[in-house]
Formats: sequence, C-alpha cells, structure tokens
Amino acid sequence: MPPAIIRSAPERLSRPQQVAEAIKSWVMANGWGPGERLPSETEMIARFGMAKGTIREAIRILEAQGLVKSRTGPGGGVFVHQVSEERATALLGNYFYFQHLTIDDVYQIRAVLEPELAAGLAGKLTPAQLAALEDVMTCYAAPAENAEEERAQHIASLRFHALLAEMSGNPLMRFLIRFVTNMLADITVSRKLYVQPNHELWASGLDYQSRLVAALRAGDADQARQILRDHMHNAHRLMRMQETVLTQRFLPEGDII
Amino acid sequence: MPPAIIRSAPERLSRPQQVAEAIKSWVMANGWGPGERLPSETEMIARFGMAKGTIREAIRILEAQGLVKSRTGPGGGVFVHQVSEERATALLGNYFYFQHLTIDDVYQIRAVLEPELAAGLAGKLTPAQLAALEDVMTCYAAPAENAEEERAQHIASLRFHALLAEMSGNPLMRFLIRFVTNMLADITVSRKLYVQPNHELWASGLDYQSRLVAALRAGDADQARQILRDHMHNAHRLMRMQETVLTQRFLPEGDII
DNA sequence: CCCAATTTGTTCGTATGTATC
DNA sequence: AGATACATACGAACAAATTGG
Repeated sequence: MPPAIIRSAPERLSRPQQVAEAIKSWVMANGWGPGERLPSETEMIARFGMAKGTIREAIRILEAQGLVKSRTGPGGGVFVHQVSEERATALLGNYFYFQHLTIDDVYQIRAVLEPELAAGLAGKLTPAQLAALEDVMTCYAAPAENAEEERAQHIASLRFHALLAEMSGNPLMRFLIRFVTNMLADITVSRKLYVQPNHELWASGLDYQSRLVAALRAGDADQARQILRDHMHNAHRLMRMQETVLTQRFLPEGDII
Repeated sequence: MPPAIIRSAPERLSRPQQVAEAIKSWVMANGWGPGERLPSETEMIARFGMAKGTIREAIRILEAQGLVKSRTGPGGGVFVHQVSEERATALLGNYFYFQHLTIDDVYQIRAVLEPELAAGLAGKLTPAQLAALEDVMTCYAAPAENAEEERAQHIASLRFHALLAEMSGNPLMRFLIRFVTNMLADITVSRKLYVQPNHELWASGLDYQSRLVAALRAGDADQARQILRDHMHNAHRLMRMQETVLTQRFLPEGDII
C-alpha cells in the first residue's frame, strides 16, 4: 500500500524561506487577521536572531504571496493582508503559463461550470443585480462596425460572465469562473482575435444573454442551465474556428475583468 | 459604458518588486525556458544599477512565486523554473484561507467537474492506468476496524480521485480537481473527521468506484458520468452530516495527494 | 582528500525615504 | 517645521555550498 500522503522531497529551505514559514505559523497560531500588525523588523531581528537582510527577504516572500503588505513611516510596519483575487489570479496564471492549454480545455471547464452557476443564481438575484447585467449587455446591443468595436464587445461579453460569477454565493465557483474568463480575455487581447467583425458570434451571444437574464429573473433554474449549456457549446464552436492553441504569457497582476 | 478592463489602483511598487517584474519580462522577451540560467547576481547588480540586497529580494519574490530556483556553487545561479503543481496549490490555498468555503461550495464544484472528467476518460485509459486505479481501491477493500484505518481509507479514496484527474489530458481539469481534492483531504486531516468508522460511506464509495472502473474500461462515457454524479451526490450527503463549515489553514506546500 | 574557484547566502553598519504627530 | 518611528536601500565584508582539479 502506497503512503496515503506523499510528502515531496525534503528539499532544504533557505533561511529566509524558513523565516517566512515561521512567521506564517506564528500569525496562524496567534490568530492574527487582516489588518493586524506584525512585530517590527527590529523586533523580528531579535526574535529570530538573524540579520536585517534575511528578515527582509522573508517579508518579501510573504508579500509576493499576497499574505502581507508593508508600509513605511510611524504607525507603519508589516500587516497581515487578505490575498486578493487579482493576486491569486496572477499566481495561478503563472502555473498555467507552463502548461499548454487549448481552447477545448478551457471550454470543457466552462461548459460545466457556467450552467451550474446560472442554475444556482436563478431567482436569487436582486433587481439591481439583474439591471447591472443588462447594463453590460448594452455594450453590444448594436453590431460592431469595426475591429476595435468588435474587440471591445467581446471583452464586454466576457465581462458579463465575470459579473455573473461575482454574484455567486460560492467563493470557489466565483473564483474559478472569473479565472477562466480572465484567461480567455487575456488571449483575445494578446492574440487580437476577432479583428474581423463576426456577426454570428455577436448575434448568438446577445440572444443567449438576454434569454438568460429573463430566465434568471423568472427563477427558472433548469432553463437558465440549458441556455448557458447551449451558449457554451456555440461559443466553443465559434472560438475553435479561430484558434486552437492558446498563447501563454505571464499575467502582470492588475488586469482583471 | 464602463471600461472593458479595470486596471487596479496604480499602487507604486517597491524597488525589488519592480526589478522582479523587469526580470520576468526579460525572461519572456528572450524566450528563456525552464532550466535556463539567468545572469548572475553580480551581473544583475550592474544591469539594474542596484545594491545586492535589492536584487536578492527581487529574486526571492520570483522564487516565492515558483518561477525561479537558485543554486550555490560553480555552475550555480538562478534558473527559470516551471511552477510546480504543489506550489500553485499552496499559493491558491492561501487565497481560500481567507474565503470561508462550506462543504456545499466544494461539492457543488466536484459534482460537475468529476462526472465530466470521468466521461472524458471513458475508453481512453491504458490497462496499466486502469490497474493503478484498482490498486488504490485495494486500500479500502475491507471495512476499517478502527479510527486510524478509517482515516487512511478516506484519504486513499480521495487519492483515487486525484489519480483519475492526473490521467486527464486537460491540464486545467487536472489541476482543478486535484486542488479541490487536496482541499478536502486537508480538511479531513486537520479536523480528524471520520474518527468513527462510517460503514455506509465505505460501502458506497467502494461500490461506486469499482463500477466506475468497469465503465471506464468498457468505454461507456454516459455511464461513467452518471456513476460519478451519483457518487458525488452521495458523498456530499454523507459529508454534510459531519460538518458544514471548513476549517482553513495555510498549506505548507509539500503535502499533496 | 584537499584545495581553489565560483556563485549564492548572510551579516553588519550606515544612510535615505516616508509618513505621522 | 521639526522630531520621531518605521521601512527601504546601499556597500563592503564574510560565510557556505558546490564543482573541478
């Protein structure tokens, strides 16, 4: 019987990494939450018996992971920080930079997550939320007349999905859909797909989305699910015609739909 | 019309962060891939006109993100490194540390992803892969007789799912399922759920998994999908009886199923 | 086995920048 | 405006690890 849990190779950690881990456990042990201040550099130097440089590198490691932020000046210091969605997106994006994802890979996920999301939201959105969705839809109420408009409309239609995800009460669902959506937006921007107006994509996208909002308002979960299933299938088909392999690039944290 | 892409607040970057970003772009611009060596510290000090400490902090930032690794000695230096699954898992786990996920949240995702995974694998696994799955199943062929065995079996059953995910040709699917599965394993370990033998969970899990392997071998995608749907529904029900809110903790990169 | 060269890792002292009072 | 408290940055020296002779 193989060990249930495989602990990866021991892999000696450098001193700053050890300190970073120690600080992390320290924060957890004390139950410090976002906004709370960690001991100052000087105190940490004493606490860990290490030089300033080492402590600073440890802080940098935690900062890169999005776990702390530091401010200068009196009342400044290092503060526990809730990892932001942007940061998490960028860090996970780095992982997929080295995997080669295809359009099919991404749409296989979208095709199951998005319908489930829609079904879960049916009948649970406030009038304000429904209005916000319709507001995004106005961005592509009319067919695009040039490449620039086409691109803007495509991004806006992805924004519709990101907005929908944000309304989910499930943080995992929310993050996953927004991550995948951002990835698609990133591709279209970097590859400049959709340079030629694609009337079919426009018409089908708009139609699906307005029917979806209607179903969400009516509280019809099954219909919402089915609409998004069809939409995903269609969008996949149209996307596949344009490109099969996604370009990868490091996401410079900050761009997010 | 709102801007299509929202760029988050300017937020001045510290010098090391700027350098880290510069190095990242540098690597991309030169098309350096995993294993390739970056210029030495000394060269970077000259290249960027900054002190050693600053350069080192920048390297640490990239190292924390899993993008580089450094080695000492002759022939040593800083090397581009493919972000590992373990690292990506740990970093994303930090994000969810601050979100409060419920069992329901996690199972809503599993319930749609796992059946889709199984359907995609039907008829595509080699005899060796099918044997590997059956091998894991032997870990819980007999009912557990005490709490320790119970726990080991539960982890092994999660390992079955992680192994299945690993066989997917879709890197996104693979990562997402393994991430969620690890998250569940982490919970059960930290909370020590399943301290009391739960015969129903054992019997149903084993039955579902053996039927699943049969369906996969037979190449029956629809049946595989349906089996996993039922399994997820049942596992969700049994888990929900035990706990509703997940404990969160920082994942100390390395533990992975 | 030891020695020398190379490259990262760590330390310390000092000085600068920045925000608060 | 000035003093204070904190992070930030610099530079020089030394330590540790690895490779090859």
